[in-house]
Order: sequence, then structure tokens, then C-alpha cells
Amino acid sequence: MVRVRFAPSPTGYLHIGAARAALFNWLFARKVGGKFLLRIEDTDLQRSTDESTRSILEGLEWLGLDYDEGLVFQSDNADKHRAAAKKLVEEGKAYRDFTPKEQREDKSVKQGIVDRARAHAAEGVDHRSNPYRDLSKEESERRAAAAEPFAIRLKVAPTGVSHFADIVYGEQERAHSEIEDLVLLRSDGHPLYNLSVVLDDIEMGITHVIRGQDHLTNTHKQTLLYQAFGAGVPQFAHLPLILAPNKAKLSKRKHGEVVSLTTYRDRGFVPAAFRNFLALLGWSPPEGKELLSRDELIAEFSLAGIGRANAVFNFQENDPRHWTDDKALWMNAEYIRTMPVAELLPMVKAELRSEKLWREEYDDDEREWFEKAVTVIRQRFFTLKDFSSQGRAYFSEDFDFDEGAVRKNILKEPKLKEMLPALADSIEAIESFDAVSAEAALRAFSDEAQVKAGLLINASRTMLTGQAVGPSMFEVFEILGRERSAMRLRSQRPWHEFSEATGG
RNA sequence: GGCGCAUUGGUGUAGUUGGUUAACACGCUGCCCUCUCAAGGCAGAGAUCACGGGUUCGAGUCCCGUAUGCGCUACCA
Repeated sequence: MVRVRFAPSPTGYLHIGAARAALFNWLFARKVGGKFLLRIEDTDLQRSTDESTRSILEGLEWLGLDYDEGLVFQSDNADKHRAAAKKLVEEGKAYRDFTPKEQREDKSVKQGIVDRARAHAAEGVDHRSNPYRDLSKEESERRAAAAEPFAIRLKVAPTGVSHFADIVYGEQERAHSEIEDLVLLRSDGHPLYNLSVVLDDIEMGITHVIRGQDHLTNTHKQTLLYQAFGAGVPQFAHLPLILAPNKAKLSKRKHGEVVSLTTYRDRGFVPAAFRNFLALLGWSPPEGKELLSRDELIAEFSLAGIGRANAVFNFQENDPRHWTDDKALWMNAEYIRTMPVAELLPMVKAELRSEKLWREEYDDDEREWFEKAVTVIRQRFFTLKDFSSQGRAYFSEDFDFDEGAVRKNILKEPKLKEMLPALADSIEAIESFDAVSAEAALRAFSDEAQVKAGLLINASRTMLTGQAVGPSMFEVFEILGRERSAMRLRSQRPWHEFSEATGG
């Protein structure tokens, strides 16, 4: 029985890279009929927050990734982790290190590592040498009993190689000489990451560890731990990383909200669309078909389809049109215009509600109208937000006129000031009002007035929606209905709001 | 510094065990459609498969080296 897990640390929003790791784990579990477990790695108590745990849970729910069994909090197992580390000391597989703890600033660690490595190389000392590694058992126990602080380190064999077969990256080898005696327990008794993951994965019966490639080299340390505990080593599948356009690691600090999953929810993504997009980052379907429903994704997914090269998540921070990856935006638009309306409606409802444009009638007497309006306007929308912004005029009288549209379609032709109210009259005279009759009326009117129909059509679009672009005009007439259409055609707002500013 | 991983058009990817003109999607350009903008249809630009050596009749595909990027190297996760 396959058992996989997603194990985020709750130190912030759910990063899209993490979300993708969750997705791949989930897809794999659902594909093979295994279990997808969720574990919150909150061992770093200073940085972990309940709020981010909630946000992770919300994010997974939004993406439709349901987990099996109970939620596990790693911190709940701290005592077990400590006991396990002590047991390794007793068995001689780990040792107490009485070296005083070094204080390190988070920012300077990388540089510190390099500096120390250079110094060691220059002096010709083995960076792994530790005076306490071979301290006698008696001496070690005596000092511990004397309350001298110590960390517990794994005793890594000096020679030999560690190896494992990664499902994505293939056979991996690392000489023991390259693996330091990693700290298992801090001198304050706090269990560290490598110890905790391994122990928890053993306890949860994890069979496949699917996670970011940043853990690829750490895996050797972990396999050593599995062996020390006499446990079977799971299979590993490391995922290529998701990079920013400049090939740097995506980070909130540098790249802002584009990396946060909640951003996509808040900016009007359809969950299925974003899930689909995420699945294609580092994985490709065997048949090459890219638009995949939840079930198709599950059916097509396989670890073998995962690539090895890091993927660039393409976006332009300062360009509102390309605030996130173009393909993600395209895919969202694709979903919005092709998904079953019944599934879209609740999302539009939520969007309208959040912008105070929702009316209960849409769920009731006007349900049919609402569905029709959504069906028509969704054709050219990219996000759910468009329903309340570009689509505002369909749901409210309180909409803005786009200045460019007004100038181009209305002010440019002075005659329109008189013609549009007249057009309103003929619109109003229609008995059975719909797209067809509206079109007939408008065309008849334009023939009589001897102007091109296009002039009136475009002017009408701007009068009725405030915009220069939108659905076929006659559909708009039908959606807005006879009265509202006529009323808007008579509006003086375009002239009031923009004509003075023209300045000749 | 050491070790590891990666490198196919702007981006995401496909390229089975080496074999003809390197494929698909997004984006981009043009045309058609047309009341606008999309969508859709058609056409097109864009890759000497990071670079340099090999192996071979033949390499994007195998080997070596170089470069670049990324990751790890913490009493972070």
C-alpha cells in the first residue's frame, strides 16, 4: 500500500512550489490507490504559526487536495524523537558533542560555511573531525551527568558510500567522507529536521517520499538514519525546483505575492485551472494533452513523467497584464469559458458577493438570466475578478466609463448625441425584445439615419457597458433588456464626464 | 571552498534501446472571420538541441572536459 505525505513547515503562506509538491504527492496517491497524508512540520516553534497552518490547509482545500487520516503535527512527536536519539547514543550509533554551541546569524550562515571550508582546506584538517566522536562511554556519561550541555550527533562511518535510487534523478551516490556527523538533537534538547522527518516518516509508514530537489543531497543523511533505526528506506522522488524569471529561487521576499498560492485564489483563479497549470510545471502528460481535468490528471499522472531540469515560472512583476505566468492566465481563461456553467456560477457568485454586486434574485427568479449573462460575458474573461470589473455594468448601474472608449466610440461623432436617444426610442418600441429583434431595430435605424451600423453598435457598446470591447452587441442588448438598454442609451454621462476635458 | 544536480526556440515541455526536414502548448507576427475585443480558422517568425572535444557510417540522444545556473554543505526546515 502506497503511503505518501506532504510535510510543509508552517512558517508562512503556502508557496506554489510547495503546493506543487503537495499536488504531485496527491496525484500519485490517488493514481495508485494509496494514502495521501498531511504532516505539519512545526518543530521550529519560533517561526511556526497557527495562522500559516490554517492558510496551508485552506490552500490545499482550494486546490481540491483532500488528505487521508488525521493531520499530524510534528511537534507532538518531539519526545519520541528525543528518546530515539538517546537510544542511538546508547547503541553507539550517535554521540554526545560537548562543543559549545556556535551562535550564527541566519543571514551569514552561507558565508560562514564557505569561510570555514576554506580555512579547513588551508590548514589541511578534516572538516568532520570532532574530538568528542570517540570519547569513551564513561567519560561521555560523566560529563552529561554533570549537566554539561551537549548536542547529539550521528556517527557517520568514515569510509564507504551511501546510495539510493531516486525515481526522478536516478542512482545517487555520496561518499561518507562528504557527509558530516549531523546533529540530531540540539543542546537544548530540540530535535532537528533530519531526525524528525525520518522518524515521522517511519511512524507514518511512508513508502514514497516526493519532495523538492533541494533535499536531494540531504537524502543521504536520511538513509543513514533509516539504517541506524533499522527501518526500511522508502523510495524517493525529488522534484525539480520552480525558479523565478531570473533563475533565482522563488521567494516572497524577492518576488512578492506571485509565489503565494492564496494570491491565485484572491485574484480570481479557478482552482482546477491553477491545479492544471501547476501539474505541468515539471511534469508532462504522456499523450501531450495539456488541458486535464482532475480525473484525467490522476489517470495520466506518473512519477516517470517528471523532468529533471528546474522550471522557470515566468511573470513580470511590473506589468499588470502579465502579473503571473502567461500560460497560467491563458489556462484560467480557457477554464472560465469552457467549464460547465453550473460549476462556474458559484465562483462568479462569490466574486460578485465580495464586490457587493450580488443580488439574491440571481439565485432565484433571475437565475436563468444570471446564467445567460455569465455564459455570454465569460467568453473573454481571464479571471473571476473580471466578472466584477469588466463585467460590472451587467450587474449594476454604478459602472464607470472608460475614457478611451468614450472618445473613440461616442465623442468622435457629434451626431451621436442626438442619435442615441432616438435609437433608444426605437429600441423601446420593440415588442418581443431579444438579440434578433434588437439587431433588426438597430439596423433599420441606421439605414434610415444613413450611418453605418458599426457606428451605432460601437457607440451602444460604450453606452451600455462603459467599454470599447465586449460581447456581440446584440447579445448585450438582450442581456440588459429593453428598459435598461434604452435608459443607458439616453444617458448623458459620457458628455458630462468627458467632453469638457477634450479641450477642442 | 567541497560535493551534487541540471542545461532542447522568450516560457513550459516532447523527443522510445543513437538513424531522414527537432514535435507540442503558451507567448509573438500576419491574414481570415467580424459591430469591438476575444474565441476560432489559416499562415508565419523564432532552436546551429550551453560550449569544446571525442566514440560512431551517423548523436539532442553515449563518453570526457569547460562554462553557466541551481541545490546542499546550520545545534534552519
